Amino acid sequence: MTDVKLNAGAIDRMLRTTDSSEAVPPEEAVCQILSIKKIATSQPGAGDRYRVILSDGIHFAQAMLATQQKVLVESGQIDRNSVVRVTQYVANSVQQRRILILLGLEPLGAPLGERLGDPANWETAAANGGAGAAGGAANGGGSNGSTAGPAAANKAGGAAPSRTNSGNGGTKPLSRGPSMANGAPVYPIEGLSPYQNKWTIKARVTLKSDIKHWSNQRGEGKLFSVNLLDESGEIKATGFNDAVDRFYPLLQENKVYYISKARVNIAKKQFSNLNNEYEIAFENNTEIEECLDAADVPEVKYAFVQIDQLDGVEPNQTCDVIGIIDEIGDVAEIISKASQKPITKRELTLVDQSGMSVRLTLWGRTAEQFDQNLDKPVIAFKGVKVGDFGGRSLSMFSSSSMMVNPDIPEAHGLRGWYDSEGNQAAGNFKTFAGAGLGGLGAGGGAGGAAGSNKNERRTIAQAKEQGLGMSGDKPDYFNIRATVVYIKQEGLSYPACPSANCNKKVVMEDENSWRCEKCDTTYPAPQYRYILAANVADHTDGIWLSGFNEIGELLIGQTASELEAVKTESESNFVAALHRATNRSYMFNIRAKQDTFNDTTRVRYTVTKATPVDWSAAANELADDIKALM
DNA sequence: CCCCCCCC
Repeated sequence: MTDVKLNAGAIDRMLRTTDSSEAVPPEEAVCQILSIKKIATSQPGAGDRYRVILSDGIHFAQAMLATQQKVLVESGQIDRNSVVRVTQYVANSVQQRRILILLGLEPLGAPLGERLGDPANWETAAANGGAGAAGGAANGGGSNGSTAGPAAANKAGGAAPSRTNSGNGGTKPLSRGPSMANGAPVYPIEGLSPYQNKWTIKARVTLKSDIKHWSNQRGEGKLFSVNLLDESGEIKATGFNDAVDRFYPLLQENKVYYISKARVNIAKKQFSNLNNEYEIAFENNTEIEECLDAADVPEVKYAFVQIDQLDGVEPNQTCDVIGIIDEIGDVAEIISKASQKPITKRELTLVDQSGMSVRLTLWGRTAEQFDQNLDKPVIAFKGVKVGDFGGRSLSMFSSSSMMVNPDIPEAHGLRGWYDSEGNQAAGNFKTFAGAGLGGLGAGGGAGGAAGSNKNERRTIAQAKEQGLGMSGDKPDYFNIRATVVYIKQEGLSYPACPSANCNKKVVMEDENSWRCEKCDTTYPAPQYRYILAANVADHTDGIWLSGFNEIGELLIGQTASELEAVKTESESNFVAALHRATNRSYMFNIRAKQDTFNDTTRVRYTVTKATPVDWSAAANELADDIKALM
């Protein structure tokens, strides 16, 4: 082990680097990693990062591993006591401390059994004026003469990146295009921070948003944003108002640009699904120029999660997923609960080699313009939201992107797998549905392959035994096939506001005057709406179901207003109408959720959809069950 | 300086 030599003094020189001319070349930057610590980030989808302690035998200092380098740790190529060559780095001042960001590392053999030398903490040594003289202080401008070293370096207002020209593998140097007029060095995205402003990045636009207009108490305006990528990382950049006019036409997806003189802000992580602490805002003096020599800037980077691993991703995180589109749903329109506005959606079913399927929802224009004639395409999705509906589900954000049949190895692998074997299971992959019902046993798992990944079939007895709907605030969804036994007569309907989407109860002022408080309007007549309570039974048990207007109309066969008229005319005709609705069988889609009323907590079973039983399908189902038993 | 991302 004695043949390994660290470059004594390299840590001090690297931390004091403020200009590329001072950069420590890789051949003089052999250091040892004393420890590696995983830092969990709260940022959705960001994944973990690693903080390392780096030593040159004399000093040790903290350093962050660039995101792109974390594979070195995760693959075991570097570990505690590994000796590495630093092929590219940036020295940053962050919150009064000097921090190294390691953009390129080259492992030199297996980890040693021990640490080399007796390194001292660079921060302490530098603060005491004891750090070596190599490289010199960043500047002499410190007003407090007693704090040299890192404190002085902080006052430099930011360090420039190194641009080493290592030919030793690892990260390639970032080369500067000849056409860029201003003198700032090309910076890796990973090295950007709010503490420095003289930089140029050379980055590919991987996603460009539409122009969005907003209006709120603070004012109104328009904006757009792009996702930018280089070999070190990704960052989101946003242009407001004038910047929209200047840059929206210029910036094109997949092209590469030099960007400088923009502001770096702290990213609001809750709104970002990119792996970066910061984001960029284009300003009045921002310069953007297309770069035509861009072969060294990578295309979109994916970190795919296999479908069967999605249950390891927390709901509301984002991730990248690739799969064969096994089913393409039709465009449908729903009313958003939040905005009350209609919105279009389309559902895709993705499958992969894990043998599992997951549903993914497209929204708006993406849903409408999706080419439904595609024949089992491979699609790569970036930055899609993971939800827990039906166990696990996926949903596009406006910041998500999808690429149909991308030319990447994962896509070719999927194509080969699907065409040779996957297609035989088409429409019949395993789903997460069992897990979505609390993992409560029978009927989940293998049964989930039977088709519906939305709602699992249960008998009434199973639904009760399994405690569906009893898990607290989160509802469970399931289906039962059952027969109507009795419909409760009292409170079957209420007089509702006739205006569209109001449904609020109206108060009778007189025979021809019904007042809606919500709409602040009086109407000549109400529109009655059902609030159904129906007792249904299957061969295992009985249960009370709630259902609203549409369900009532289906079960009873007339509108609530019509039935109200019947009731006014003849109580016995009313009872007869309800009696006619019994002894009919339906497939009920049910949402089960706990409900507290008058201090009593019970499970409320609400019918979200009812469909008359398709007896031929039911017979086939039975035949399959019998076959499975034999 | 936006920041909503929707439904079962």
